[in-house]
Amino acid sequence: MKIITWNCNGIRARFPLIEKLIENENPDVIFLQETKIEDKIFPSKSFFDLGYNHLFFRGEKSYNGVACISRIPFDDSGYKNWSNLEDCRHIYIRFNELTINNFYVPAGGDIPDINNDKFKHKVSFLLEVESWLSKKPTQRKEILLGDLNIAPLPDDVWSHKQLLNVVSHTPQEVQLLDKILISGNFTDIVRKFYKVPEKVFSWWSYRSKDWKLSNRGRRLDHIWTTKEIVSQTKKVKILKEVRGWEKPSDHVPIIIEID
DNA sequence: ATGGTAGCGAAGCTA
Repeated sequence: MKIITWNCNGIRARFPLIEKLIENENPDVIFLQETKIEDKIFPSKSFFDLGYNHLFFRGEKSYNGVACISRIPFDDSGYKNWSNLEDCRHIYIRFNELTINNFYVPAGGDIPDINNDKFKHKVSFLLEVESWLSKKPTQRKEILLGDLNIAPLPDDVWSHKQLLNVVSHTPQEVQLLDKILISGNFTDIVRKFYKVPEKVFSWWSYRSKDWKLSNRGRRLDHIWTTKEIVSQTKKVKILKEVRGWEKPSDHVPIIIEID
């Protein structure tokens, strides 16, 4: 089973690249974040035409939004609201005994201070996810993936020192993410395939003249699996080259193949 | 310290 996660930053603006990604990789399931589209105008037919007949999505006008695009029928689907907001940052899908959660964690604004409402939202969101995961049984087949908007390791950013006080890499956020990983009994499967101290990024800002040359990236996008799935994982690949495609997202897709 | 770019939707917010 080949699964892709991608913050596409606008499903309409990115549709040609989604088609190209499908053509190149032929995935079974695609999880998207930042679809930026209301449910009533979601391009379902376009995906049916590509052979993906099983869709589940939750979006709002202009912001946020997550989707699951699948060739394989799923047995259950749903979502949760976080921080008492209906801002479409989570869905889950279940294939038989395997549950997959697709998250779009709030970015957190520019100032890493609890008096900043956006940062406060990010922290409260993460605390709620942690509490939710801690109630799940330890042994289970589950994947958590998506844009978590945190680069936890020093080698997940271009400069650990220069980003220590930058939202996405502050010790406070990293601690919260670690807690969530442990509470959910997850493994950071991407780092099993891209070992420290290799620098690994999944996002490069639009605001640089040459993203590749300056290479000031961060690993904001993640795939976590429970222990039960670690040994079944055959391959993980970050599609860095997609950042260089025409009219790219600022994030790149990540692939996981499980047996 | 500042400003750089992109999507959505039609000005300004969010990232």
